[in-house]
Amino acid sequence: MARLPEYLRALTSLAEAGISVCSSEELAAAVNVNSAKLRKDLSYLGSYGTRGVGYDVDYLRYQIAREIGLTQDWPVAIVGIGNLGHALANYSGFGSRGFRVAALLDAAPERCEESVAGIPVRSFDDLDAVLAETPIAIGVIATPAGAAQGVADRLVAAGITSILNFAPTTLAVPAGVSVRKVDLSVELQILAYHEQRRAGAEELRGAAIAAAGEEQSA
Amino acid sequence: MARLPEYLRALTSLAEAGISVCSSEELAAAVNVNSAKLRKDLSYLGSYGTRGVGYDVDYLRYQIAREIGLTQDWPVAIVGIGNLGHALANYSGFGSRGFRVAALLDAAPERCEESVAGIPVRSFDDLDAVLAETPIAIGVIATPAGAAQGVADRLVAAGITSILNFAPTTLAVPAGVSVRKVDLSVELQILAYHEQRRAGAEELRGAAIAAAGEEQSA
DNA sequence: CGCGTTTTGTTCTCACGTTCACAAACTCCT
DNA sequence: AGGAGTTTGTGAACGTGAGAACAAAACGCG
Ligand SMILES: NC(=O)c1ccc[n+]([C@@H]2O[C@H](COP(=O)([O-])OP(=O)(O)OC[C@H]3O[C@@H](n4cnc5c(N)ncnc54)[C@H](O)[C@@H]3O)[C@@H](O)[C@H]2O)c1
Ligand SMILES: NC(=O)c1ccc[n+]([C@@H]2O[C@H](COP(=O)([O-])OP(=O)(O)OC[C@H]3O[C@@H](n4cnc5c(N)ncnc54)[C@H](O)[C@@H]3O)[C@@H](O)[C@H]2O)c1
Repeated sequence: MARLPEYLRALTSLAEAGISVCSSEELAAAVNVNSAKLRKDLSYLGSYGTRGVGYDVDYLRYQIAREIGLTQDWPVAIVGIGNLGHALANYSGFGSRGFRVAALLDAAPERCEESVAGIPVRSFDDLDAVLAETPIAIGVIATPAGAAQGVADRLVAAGITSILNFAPTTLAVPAGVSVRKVDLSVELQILAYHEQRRAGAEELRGAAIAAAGEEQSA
Repeated sequence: MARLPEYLRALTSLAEAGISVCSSEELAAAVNVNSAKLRKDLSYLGSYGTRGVGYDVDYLRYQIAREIGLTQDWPVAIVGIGNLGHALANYSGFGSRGFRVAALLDAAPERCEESVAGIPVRSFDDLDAVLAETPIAIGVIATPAGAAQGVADRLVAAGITSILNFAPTTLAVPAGVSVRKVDLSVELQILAYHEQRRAGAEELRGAAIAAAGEEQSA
């Protein structure tokens, strides 16, 4: 389920606030979901609550982390060290959640001379060599859209089985490879859509009020 | 619907490739969805196809853009010009899709002296003044998680009605305000989950094969 | 020890989104 | 003009996920 990471983060917040036990209602409120849905999600992992009391925050945190697979460290490779790639490489939120930037790759030779956040940028042609040094299962694509499919193909060929794609393209990958995409402009367009509908509704209200006014005056 | 932007992008690709007419099957293949679903989505906007022929790429493109609200320009304000904020401000993909970075805001005074991509960084305290100069409906939050809720509250108070949140927190906003969130670590955790399940399945297969071997040898 | 209170785990129902399947409509060819 | 072939638009079945409601279990207290 895609909600488990949200629960996990909310639980971490609670733990940091010194709270050791919480009810499904409280946790559900923190993630903006229905409490019944939350309980159903958690019961899917097993019975980790005590009736009449609630859930032990630390225990539940561990159980969710185990379910997701965060008890181990996941090395990640970032491909395309441009604007976005730099920001990702510098991002400290990775490490604190069980992910480790294990390699930075770029096709441009001049990029390969620098280091970002203490990690050297290597040539994308050395992909196989890099993966031979450290086994990496997750690849992040931060290249221009035109290069994304080619990069994905090579990552898959090199044995990567999970891809996080920031380029605005839908990637085609063989079965058995997971792809998630993060698309800024799609999100903005969805916001624009709602924004426009709000504006349209306002106009309609305005027109209705105007019409009512006319009616009254007639 | 959240799929319209995907269709739009696929159509733009087709148009750039010089294709002027396409069938629902082709377009559906380009976005990895069922063709019936695509047709139903499109029929929701109206009957913009010709039976036996397909859809006119440019015409459909315009209709979807109109439905989403991309016939107008959407000014966007970015709050928090750190690692991520810089990358966003430098991102050219905004403008080409109907969005314009209209303002950059940050709380740190030293940030406010620089310009990013030709746009001056202003103090977050000047929010109201900035919005008075240009009306902005969409705000992007790229501040640390701890500051996100406070920033969101002030954005809403200043009249922003759509928020794109990059900080790993769930924001509480009044009804009538849209929030979308982009969370890197959630995406990575979902990938890790699938990755782990794959590893688990392999182990199970291995165990089954071992068990079968034992059985045979017994 | 029993009763009331609280909160989980689960069952049931319902609504939504997805998919199949087919009729209507359009083009092209004869 | 008519028929063959294609492709849209949509009605109906299907499956999945969400929410409400309730029974089972734990705790506290008299
Ligand atoms: N910058 C942002 O804020 C932002 C936001 C959303 C989406 N994106 C998307 O992320 C991607 C990267 O954006 P960016 O602003 O960092 O672009 P960029 O041009 O700054 O960086 C792209 C990098 O990829 C490298 N590259 C190009 N082809 C490559 C290949 N075949 N193999 C390996 N590396 C290759 C380039 O050398 C460059 O360093 C784009 O697809 C963009 O649409 C960026
Ligand atoms: N860098 C990444 O690649 C990345 C990826 C995913 C998510 N994020 C998230 O995006 C957010 C920003 O990340 P970052 O790496 O750019 O952090 P950063 O520390 O580099 O930048 C944060 C910026 O926000 C400003 N700021 C702090 N409090 C503020 C306030 N109250 N009002 C206005 N501005 C304020 C700071 O001055 C700073 O410039 C974080 O929440 C992070 O978790 C970052």
